[in-house]
Parts: sequence; structure tokens; C-alpha cells
Amino acid sequence: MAETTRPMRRQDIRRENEKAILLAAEKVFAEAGFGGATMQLIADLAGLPKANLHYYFATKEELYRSVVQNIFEIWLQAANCFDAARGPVDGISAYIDAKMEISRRHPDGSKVWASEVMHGAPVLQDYMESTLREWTDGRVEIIRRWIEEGKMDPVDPRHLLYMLWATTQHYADFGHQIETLNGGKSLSDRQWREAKENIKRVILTGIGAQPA
Amino acid sequence: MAETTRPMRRQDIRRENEKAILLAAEKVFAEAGFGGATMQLIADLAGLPKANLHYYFATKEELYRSVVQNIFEIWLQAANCFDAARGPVDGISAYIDAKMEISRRHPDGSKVWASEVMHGAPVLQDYMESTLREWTDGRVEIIRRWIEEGKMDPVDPRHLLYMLWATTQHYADFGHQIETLNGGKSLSDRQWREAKENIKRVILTGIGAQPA
DNA sequence: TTGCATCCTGACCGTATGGTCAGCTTTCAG
DNA sequence: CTGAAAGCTGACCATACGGTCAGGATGCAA
Repeated sequence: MAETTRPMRRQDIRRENEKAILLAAEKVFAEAGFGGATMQLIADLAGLPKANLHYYFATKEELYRSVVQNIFEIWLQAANCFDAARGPVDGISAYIDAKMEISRRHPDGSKVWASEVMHGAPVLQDYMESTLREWTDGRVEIIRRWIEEGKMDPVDPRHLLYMLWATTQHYADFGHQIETLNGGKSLSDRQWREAKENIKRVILTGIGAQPA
Repeated sequence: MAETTRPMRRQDIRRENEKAILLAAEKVFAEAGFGGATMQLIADLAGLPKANLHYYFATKEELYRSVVQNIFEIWLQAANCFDAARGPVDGISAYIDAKMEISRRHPDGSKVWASEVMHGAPVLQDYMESTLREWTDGRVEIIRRWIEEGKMDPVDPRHLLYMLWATTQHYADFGHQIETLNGGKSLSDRQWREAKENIKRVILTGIGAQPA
């Protein structure tokens, strides 16, 4: 840790504290849900007094909103891989890799997102009706084109997307279950690789994807 | 409603009230999470005074535990279809149908289960380490045998199971997202049928399942 | 009819939580 | 150097929540 007693710039202070709070909040919200999370717990984890949280984020809702929006952006970002692809093999492989990497590196974020959606997306409804819908429609169109071009079987694009989302996020959201069934140990590098390869293989074979 | 002023038997009273409470609790826990749910809300939804809840279920935890255990049993029950099957086509088809039916008929239960696992299974850890593990090991063995008998490609059985769980439960847990992307409407009979068929087709094709 | 076990509930309690605020310290532009 | 703005925080408050309980109502066996 480069944390000497060196004086900090105002800007740095703000940035670092917000970052610490958001990180702590993500973890606590993921572990306890919105209702179960307490500002005190988040404060303790961030190493700050509770009142300091309210200095940066006026209310619990505002903090939660920030956490969820952060995740949503990471989530959408994984989509880029999808676009540049020449065909289903490239595109879907890259997307699965990206989403699995998110599940592995940001399991807390994934859980918060899942929780948000499960509770009816009280915070993100707007985003779902605009950004997410546009994103989805775009990918549906790409898949439809692939089908027309004979690059894959005529599978319903929406259900295919749901399958991709479900399968990849499962490794984050149900990570605890997977660990338990893995003898209480988290998946090794090798097991993660196997997971990715199995998913890719089953889905790509399942949709009859033709190398572009 | 067959609720006339007819006097009730003691037995009936107990059974009906417990049922009403469990139903209301399932819904509230699903919508708000354990932390966000309040006994008052559950009581209101069940049409009973809050104190009456505590007559039947001493604590919030005890009520929650009952709800979660109920779901776990329904969940395991869907496994039977899997066993009697002669091969992967029959077995996995039946399992997908059963789990999709659960997602459609018990979305709240599915959400509570998901929530429980996401939060580290504080209540169900024992079950996961015993019942769930045994169940899983059994199915893994069946799948392994199918592979040996050449009835399907050599896919990792565990990752295949995760894929089945993820894909089917997604329609309950992320039902709100799916509805939003469906123009705000819940899926029609036809759309549910299409969902099932797409899933079955992709997975069965993906694992190279041979009709037994 | 009687007595008892079960069922029911309004009123109450202690605690934990989200949020506030007055007043302190620190940074930094001028 | 100085003053104002930004950052910080212990102490405090109102509320909401889980849970309790005394005592009334109701079903039922004998």
C-alpha cells in the first residue's frame, strides 16, 4: 500500500473515498441485499465513519443507485466483443469469455445486478426500457442476419441471448452453490477454463454455428 | 372464495393460516429479500394481524426457513423425471420441462431460492452439503453412463447441470427483465412453449444426444 | 354445560437503523 | 498569511422493526 502520511490532494481524497465506499457497498449489498445492508457495515468495511458516507452519498438509495449503475456499465461493455465479430463462432465465443470473466472478477456486482432485477428493477427500470432494450434489439438483429446468411441454425435470437446471460451469470450468482458442490473450494483456473469451453462447445454446437 | 362464515375445525384453521402465511411470505421475501421483508407486510398480505404470525412462526428466521425448505423440496422433486429416463433425450427434455414449469408456476419460490444461495445459503448450507450434493452426484453418474454408452458427447456433467439450472431458472429469477424486453407483457403460452423448445433443442443438439 | 386447550390480537417495548448537524480540521487560491 | 471552501465526525434523533404479553374469543372433548 502506498498509503504513507503524505498529504492528499482534494481531488484524490474525493476519488479514493468514493471508490472505497463503492467497493465496500458493492460487497455488502451483494451479501445482504439492499434491505439487509446497513450503512454502518459499509462504513466499517470502507474504514470510514458512517457520517462520512453520508457526506459523499446523501442516502442509502443514492449509494445503491451508484453501485448498480457502475455494474450496468461493465455489463454492457462486454457487448462490444459481440459486435465486431464476423460470425457466431467468433462473436458468441468472445461474448461468453467476456461475461465469464465478469462473473469471475466481479461476482459481487453480478449479484447486486441479479438482486436488482429480481426485485423488479426499482432503480434500473428506465435503463432496462431504453439502453438494455436497444442493446438487445441490436444483437437480435445481428443474430438474425447470421441465421439468414446460413451461419447458424434458425434459433430464436432472444432465447439464445437469455441462455447466454443465464449460463454465464450463473457462475457468479450461484457461485456459492457451485463452490459447495466443488467440495467447498472455489473453482481453479483449470475449472474456469473447462467451464468456458463446455459452455461454448454446447451452445455453438447447439445452434449449428458455422465458422465464418 | 369458499370463505363463508361457517365455523372451522381447529385443524383446518391451522392448516389454512399457515398456508396463507407461507404464501404471503414467499411473495414478500421474493420481492424484498430477507432483509427488506417485514413481518407487517407479510401479515397484511396474508390478511392477519402481525401478532398472529408470531403465533404460528416464532421468528422471522423460522418463517423464512419454512419458505425456503418448501421450495427446496419442489425443486428436488423435479428431479424424478430425470431418473426414470432411458437416455439423455428423454431425461433432459423432461427435466427442462419440469424446471420451466416450476419457473412459470413458482417464480417467487425460485427467487427466494436464488436469493438464499446468492447470500451464501445461511439457512440451507446443510441441505446443500448433504441432499443437494447427493442428488447432484447421482445425476452426474447417470450422465457419465450416458456418455460411456455413446448416447451423448463427452460433456462435463457438472457444467451441463449448471447450464440446465441456470437456463431454466433464469425465466423465473430474471422474469422481470424478460417481461420488460417483451414489451412489458409476461410471456404468452406460445412464448413459453418456444422458450422450452429452444432450450431443449440447443442443449440436446449441443451435447450430441442420441435418441435411446 | 363445563373446563380446558387452542387461537387470536391490541398495545407495548427495546433496539437498530437511516439520517442530521454543529463544529472541528485540512487544503488551497489569492 | 489568511479566509473561505471542502472534508470530516461524534453525538444525537425519529422512526420502524422484530418480538412479547396479558387477556379475550372460540372450538371441542367429556
